[in-house]
Amino acid sequence: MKPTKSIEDYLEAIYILSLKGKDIRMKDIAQLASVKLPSATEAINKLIKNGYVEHSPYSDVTLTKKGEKIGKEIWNKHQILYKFLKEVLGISQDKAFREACLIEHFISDETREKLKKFIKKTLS
Amino acid sequence: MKPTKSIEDYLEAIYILSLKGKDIRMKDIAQLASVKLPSATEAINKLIKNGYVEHSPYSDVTLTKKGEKIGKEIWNKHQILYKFLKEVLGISQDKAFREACLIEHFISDETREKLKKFIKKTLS
DNA sequence: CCTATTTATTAGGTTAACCTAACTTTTAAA
DNA sequence: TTTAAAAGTTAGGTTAACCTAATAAATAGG
Repeated sequence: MKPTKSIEDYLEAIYILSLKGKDIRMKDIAQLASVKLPSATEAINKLIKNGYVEHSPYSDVTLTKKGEKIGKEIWNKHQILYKFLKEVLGISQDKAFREACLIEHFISDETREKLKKFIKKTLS
Repeated sequence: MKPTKSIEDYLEAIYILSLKGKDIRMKDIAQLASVKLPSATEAINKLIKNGYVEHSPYSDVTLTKKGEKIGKEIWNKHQILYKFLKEVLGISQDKAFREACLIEHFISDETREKLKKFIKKTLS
């Protein structure tokens, strides 16, 4: 079954943090997801139950293969949408980023691919 | 404050029904919103409380000016997104419709306008 | 090495949006 | 014109995602 928007958001946040190479702590996740620590704890427990992350209390969080795949996919959709909004339509950086954050959960893989090719063609 | 995605969906559904000119009943709304009748009742009560619709029990539902404005806006965003997905990217009719339904809640008025102009230019 | 601060968890509560079951009102057919 | 079916409402329950307050564990500075 498809993960919820919220689960996708957490996986994306953790994925972005993982790209920086440092240990990922609950506070980092809470901060990036703009929620309080208890909400992050609760969310991470759900992610664990679904096999998306590994975590022991008071320790760092790591993505499983399954979790990484989703985090990466969402981040990829985000980036493509961002580029389209900013460079093709001319939306400001900030606004393009914020809208990409919202739309990223709702475009199919097919749309992502077609949009990607379209951007490439249009900007060349 | 911005209406929720759910409220926007109901207003859009009611707006679409209103275009057909017939009386709008709870069952029509429930059907178009893909919810059961009690959910529609509850939703309509919230819409009334927020001044989006008028309704007396066991009677038909009408949009206020305020409600119509939002329903129309969302439907307009839907149509522009649909056209972009279908005619510019080449997504199938069904899929384009379904994705437009999801994305419509998240694009700004600015994005809608720029997308509209872009489609016009691209398809000419 | 101990204690103050930071980080994390647990407990308990809220809200939005849905549901089923039971009941009421309206409509329409015999 | 009565009654069965359809439409709508009310009552009560569930789930997801958040919150605050209280508590516990880990870490770092004196």
